[in-house]
Amino acid sequence: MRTHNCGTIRTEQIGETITLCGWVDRRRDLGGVIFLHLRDRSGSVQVVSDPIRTPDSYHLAETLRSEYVVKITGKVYRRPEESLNLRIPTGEIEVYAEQIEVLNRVHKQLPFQVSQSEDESSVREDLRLKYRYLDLRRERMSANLQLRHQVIKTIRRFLEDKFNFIEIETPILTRSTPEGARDFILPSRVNLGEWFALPQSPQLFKQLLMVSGFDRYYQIARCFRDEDLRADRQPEFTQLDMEMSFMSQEEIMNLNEELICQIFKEIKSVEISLPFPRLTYAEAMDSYGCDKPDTRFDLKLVNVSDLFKDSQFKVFSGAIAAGGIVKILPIPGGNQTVSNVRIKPGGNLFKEAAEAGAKGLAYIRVLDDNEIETIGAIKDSLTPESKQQLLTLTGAKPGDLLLFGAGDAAMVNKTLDRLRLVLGRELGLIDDNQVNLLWVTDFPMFEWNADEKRLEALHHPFTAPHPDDINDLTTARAQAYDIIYNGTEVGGGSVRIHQREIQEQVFTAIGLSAEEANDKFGFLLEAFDYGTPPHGGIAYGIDRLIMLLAGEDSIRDVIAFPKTQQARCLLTNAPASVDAKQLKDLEVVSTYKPKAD
RNA sequence: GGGACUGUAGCUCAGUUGGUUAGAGCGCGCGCCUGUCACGCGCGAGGUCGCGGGUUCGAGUCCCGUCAGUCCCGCCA
Repeated sequence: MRTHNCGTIRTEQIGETITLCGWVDRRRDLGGVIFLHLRDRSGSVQVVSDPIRTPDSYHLAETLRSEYVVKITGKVYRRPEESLNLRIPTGEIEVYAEQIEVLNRVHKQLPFQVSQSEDESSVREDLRLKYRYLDLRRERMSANLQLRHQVIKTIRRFLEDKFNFIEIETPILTRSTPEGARDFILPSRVNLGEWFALPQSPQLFKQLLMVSGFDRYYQIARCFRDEDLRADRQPEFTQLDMEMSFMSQEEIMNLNEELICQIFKEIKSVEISLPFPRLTYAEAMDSYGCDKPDTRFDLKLVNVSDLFKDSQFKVFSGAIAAGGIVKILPIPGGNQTVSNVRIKPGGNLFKEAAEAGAKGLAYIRVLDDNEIETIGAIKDSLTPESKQQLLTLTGAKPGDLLLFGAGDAAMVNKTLDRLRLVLGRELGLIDDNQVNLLWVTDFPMFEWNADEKRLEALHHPFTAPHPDDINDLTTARAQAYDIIYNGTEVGGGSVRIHQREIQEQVFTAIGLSAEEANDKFGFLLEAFDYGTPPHGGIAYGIDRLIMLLAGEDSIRDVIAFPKTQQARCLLTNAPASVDAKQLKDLEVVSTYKPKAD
């Protein structure tokens, strides 16, 4: 039907007669000459019609409206010198419309303008989602989905051509996994009373593929978790899932660094130097208070517990006595940039701290001549020596502000991490153009779940412990690694357990009885008996990665048909009720009672 | 499960301490206009103010409830 795509026409096509198909992006009828912008997913191009040069098309051109689907045949001309538009890629040429064929019309008023003006005001997202097929015609969304395709294409080429990976599909209908997120479950008609679950990840299948000898596997895998939604969380999402046999943690990380480099090179034309910086989990928590630090800016936390363990100031010494810590977030120049109002109750920084669980937000302002300004109780508790030590430890200079966190370590870290990010953003310390990638390694195997009074796998229970820590699993480090891009976790993986005894010990550690372990993971344990190679892998949140590459704030903007925060599809109105017969066939009865009016 | 914000014309928004007939820009329709590119100019149509209830002489505005959307907390191995 067509010979070219609209957005690709350049001066090279001048003189050619071409046929284009697409949508009328805009029509400008000047009375005697009509300009159209014809759009397809490649972009748009200007089409001209007037009664003298293109008499056959002129009258039809007058009837065209926005979003009509048309086929246009005509010759490509260079635009007159005074009409060049160098702001668009096709701005040096235009097409004289010798023939126009209307392939389809718009019969109703559009719910919103598809064509975007430069100072585009944003259309409500619920409307965009209801008419997603129109929203996706728009340049921004179209570009995002095309970027998504480019990223996935780059991944496929790299893994397949350079490292001999093969893609294998794993089941969508599988069994419910006990740990982790809530599963989506589906009744089985053939096996009445029994239920499938949608996979939260292909984890177990990819490990079994290693047992099968597919030593380099990957999959662009859809995953499902029935949890509440966020800007960066959807109930179904896409993972780049990889697993490799006969590779050490170091080798896996190296390969993945190359992969990420390739993506940034192809997509952003950015060369990233190798290797990526690495932080251990302990270092990350110590210096940044979180396991996915944004290291684009240099603010670091300082642990001052030793200095205050015998302090007269009971808030600090008491916290330490109770097994907690005292840490400081130093803000260079903070005396100028951060007012007391914001730190004190009612201020936004205080609120931020309180939301993280802090009882208060102590601070010290460093003045000239090593004088300090703070509340009396802290000032009185500091000897000249301890004051000097404090300044030395934190590297504080006159004009700097020191913000304190005191209490149990988790809360202190959470508090100061939040303050660090808020202030980093507000004080303009973050260069948005910077690409900052790093690994966080050596995560602990387990963390204590106080509610259930048991250890929980921090990563997942198939993660191998560090060989040096094998004698006490409860405090062991894991051979796990996360990849952090500008403060967001975009991928995480581990070397896996490939020996039955160790897997059984880990199940025991997280409180699974031998019976439960056998019931739920017996097939994996048994597979380990039949010659399982050492293996490991990683999974990337593809939606998140692409969101960041696209500069978007929500993964909905890089997913063609996302759900709303209430987990609904506004386009299809899913989820919806089903026929009584469908339920009867499944022997399923809903006990749900809608709230009475 | 909890907190915050939003909902007025097809779209994006304004709407004062509650007070006459609810406005603007864009879009849409009609007319004029031969080099525009967010074309311009003129005329016009278009509103259950999310929905329900309450207070009031009077509610877009105040109160209660409810629905929808967004952000966050919990949750997300």
